[in-house]
Amino acid sequence: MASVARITGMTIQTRRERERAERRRLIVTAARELAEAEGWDAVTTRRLAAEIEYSQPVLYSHFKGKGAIMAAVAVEGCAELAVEMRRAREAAPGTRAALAAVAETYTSFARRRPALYDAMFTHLVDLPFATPEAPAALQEAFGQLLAVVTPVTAPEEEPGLVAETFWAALHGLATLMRSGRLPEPAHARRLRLLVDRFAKAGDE
Amino acid sequence: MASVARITGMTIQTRRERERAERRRLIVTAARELAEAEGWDAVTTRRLAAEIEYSQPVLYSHFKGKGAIMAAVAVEGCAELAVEMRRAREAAPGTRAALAAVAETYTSFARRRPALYDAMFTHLVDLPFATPEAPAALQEAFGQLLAVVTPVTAPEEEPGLVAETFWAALHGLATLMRSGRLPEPAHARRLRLLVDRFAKAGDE
DNA sequence: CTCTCATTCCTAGCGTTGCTAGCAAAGGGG
DNA sequence: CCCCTTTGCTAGCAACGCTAGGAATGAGAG
Repeated sequence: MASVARITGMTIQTRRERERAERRRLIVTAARELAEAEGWDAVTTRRLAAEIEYSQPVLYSHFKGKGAIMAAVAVEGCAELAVEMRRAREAAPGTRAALAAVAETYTSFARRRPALYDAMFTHLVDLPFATPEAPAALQEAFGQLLAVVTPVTAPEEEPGLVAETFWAALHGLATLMRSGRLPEPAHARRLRLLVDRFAKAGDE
Repeated sequence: MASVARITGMTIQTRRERERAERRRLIVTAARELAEAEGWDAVTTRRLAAEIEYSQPVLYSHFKGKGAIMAAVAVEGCAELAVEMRRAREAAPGTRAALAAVAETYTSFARRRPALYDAMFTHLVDLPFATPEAPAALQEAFGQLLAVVTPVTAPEEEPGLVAETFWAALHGLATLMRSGRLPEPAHARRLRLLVDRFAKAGDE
């Protein structure tokens, strides 16, 4: 006769899989917190292993390597950025305001969560980007840029290209500023200037 | 009586200084060539020492560390980028053409010399950037952006900020494309789009 | 309850990195 | 000719990402 466990799916197998999933989350969360607190240089496999109170090889039974862990953190970051941008866009009163709000949200995110941002967009992590296989969170984030940019796209332009170009500009501002190559104080003015250039068909 | 060497300045001291300067150049050149050929990951201190046919510690008698060597290479790269951009700007027939030509030159440089570009603008090298102490080559490069952007600056805008923002956009395009986050084929159209957005006061 | 076997997880170590201490050799100055 | 400074080497340190191989754990069979 089939046991209750078998009926409800609470077999030993499922318990182990659940524990594995939990530990995987533990790794990703620890990596993220450590990175946000002390930067990615501090996220060594030894340090991370100590943080989760397991030995190093455990990491490699969950991820192919450090890069894969960073990629997992990056996906989390994408989801959060997408949420923040959506909120900013939907709260904005008009087309131009939405463009400005999303731009501000994006660069603010990069500044508030530098480690997260680096994992997502500057470090070399093997994440599929410009393909259908890209993570849903990433596509969602890009979707927000697309939504906010479509109203200011000229008839002869393609919204996708405008979104990509706008994204690139925001990314450039964020990274150059964070590496000290652009002076911080003028950031707001640069951002306003960029929005001006892209919101030529703004309704407000 | 003072020797000929003393009069002409060809003392032992100067010979040594000359030899030191030559070896410094040798290091920088070797680092650059190695980086351009196999990427910065291949530029280890051991490999570089073997390349110049000296031992590792010699490197540290010339530079504070690997970062300082990269910084030296970066300065070289700035000089070359500045030359290329100046040439493009001066050969362009009009304001808008100059803007487009410099933009094309910039992103083309980033694609043709990825290692050089990384040392200049993506890697963390301790180079003074937005200060008067910035290397002359760097200021010259930025000057080209400034020159090409000034004619399309609105009266209420500051050319410096426009140049910085335009630079950031180009940088974003270059880095996101090179890391596979933006699809390459559409690059020309994105560049054209960006130039459109910045050349609103173009004379042609 | 006990034996068996598969899975889990740790200790130990490999090869590499940037960087440095300390000694040997070279070479100009008295 | 000898001293002594300068130069550049050998050897090694601590830390990195990653992996092999064995010990311990725990589920299933008799």
